[in-house]
Amino acid sequence: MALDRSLVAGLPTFAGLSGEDTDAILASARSSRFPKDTEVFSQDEEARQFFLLLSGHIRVVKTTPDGMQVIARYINEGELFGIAIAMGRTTYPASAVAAVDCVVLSWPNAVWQDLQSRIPGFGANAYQTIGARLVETQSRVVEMSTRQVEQRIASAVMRLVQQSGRKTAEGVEIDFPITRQDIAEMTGSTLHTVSRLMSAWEEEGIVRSSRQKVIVTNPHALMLVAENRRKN
Amino acid sequence: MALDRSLVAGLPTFAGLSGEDTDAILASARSSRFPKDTEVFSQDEEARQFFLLLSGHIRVVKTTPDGMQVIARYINEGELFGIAIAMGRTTYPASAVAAVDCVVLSWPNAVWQDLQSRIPGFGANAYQTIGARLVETQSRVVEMSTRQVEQRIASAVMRLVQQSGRKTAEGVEIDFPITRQDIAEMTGSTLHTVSRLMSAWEEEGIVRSSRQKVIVTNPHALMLVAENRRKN
DNA sequence: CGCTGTGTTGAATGCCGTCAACGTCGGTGG
DNA sequence: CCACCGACGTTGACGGCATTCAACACAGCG
Repeated sequence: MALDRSLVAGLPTFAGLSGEDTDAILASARSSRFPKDTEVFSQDEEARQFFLLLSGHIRVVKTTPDGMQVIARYINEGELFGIAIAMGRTTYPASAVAAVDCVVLSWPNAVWQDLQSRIPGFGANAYQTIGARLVETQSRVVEMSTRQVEQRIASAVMRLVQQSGRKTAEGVEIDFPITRQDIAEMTGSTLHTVSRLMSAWEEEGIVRSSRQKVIVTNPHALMLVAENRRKN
Repeated sequence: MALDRSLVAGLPTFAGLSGEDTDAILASARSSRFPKDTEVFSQDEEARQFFLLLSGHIRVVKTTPDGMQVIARYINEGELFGIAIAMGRTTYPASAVAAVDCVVLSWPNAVWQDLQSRIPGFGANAYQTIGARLVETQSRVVEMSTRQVEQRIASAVMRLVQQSGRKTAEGVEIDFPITRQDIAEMTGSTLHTVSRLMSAWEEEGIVRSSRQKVIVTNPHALMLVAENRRKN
């Protein structure tokens, strides 16, 4: 059964493509569902396909030889991921885990060359994605080198609400389940420190949080924390 | 005066290209000298060209708004750098400073499309370079999240001697001047901590160092330090 | 021959990780 | 339905690693 082009209408990856081009791309794609907490692909596994997230949220995780985990990033709807092929790699450098139930398009690597040459915007978009992630990862290194834990955690939460926020009555909520441990793994910290700081922020009325849920009620104040310019 | 193709013979970027292709690439290139401590390009400057390092060593540095510096990487001979164009960026995300006297090839961004389409291997090489740097930067994040300072500094020194080492009578020497401050800025540490640890390593016979010079006399032992498996 | 950049080392401070104990929520199975 | 259990979260106490502060040494250079 052919995939309908309305699935991907409005996604930046497909912006400016004709209907026929879009159909051509979709013709070689496969759509799959990944229930919450299942792996789309696994670290060090041979890369045979690349992916586009249609709906849901995906957590990209690196595991060290001694079992520690670091969250490299979260993938949002409409983003390419697992594009090892575009980096000339033969294995995935990290694992991808569905943070919620997800719908994913996938293509076999074999069609990469074809898509890229036949649809000019497609390759460009992929390379721009990689470039953006490099820049973003570099600034994470800068942040870890120069800012202390509270500022890093505040920045991470700010980034999450900006990229994956959902407006609610009380503020902006991160719209997938996220634990203290997850935030610790994004910031090079521990769940204890995250818990302590978020409790303090709750005292100050900056956030409201409960089990696997974070709502930022005062983004401006959180921004000040991230910049280490809080008054008290 | 045309550039001679012998300049770039043997560089991976030009591997597998015919003599004519190589000449075509060189026809639009310009060669420049950058004395030690001069900037090839500057952070946030509009990106008008991309570069290839013919000889020397280049330090890529990011500066934060409050003036702190982080060394993103060192560029070695034969590597592309400043390839903002390949990432769809319009500014350079960092500054590039000659660590020693350097010779650099540069191309105006305008020829990028042409080079890429006319010489298939060229674009692929650039994208692979970016992919490799993304993977490398990711593992730096993992390292900063999971290892402590001594291990990070040991890893950084190991990487420097592997990528830019020169064999000497006493061991492998990093073949450009590097200060304690530089190593601190590569590892998210301070010159004090670096100095203390390197003094300790010198006691143990792992390294020999003097002003802006580092020689690793016992790489195996340094590797053990990096992995936190030292005996004593 | 003083000045600046680099390197060393001691002492004190403090951030944040580690250890420990307990509380709470939600799902599950008897 | 309710008791149990595992995952998640909170909080206090403690300690250690690494930064910060300070002082000095040394080299190269104008």
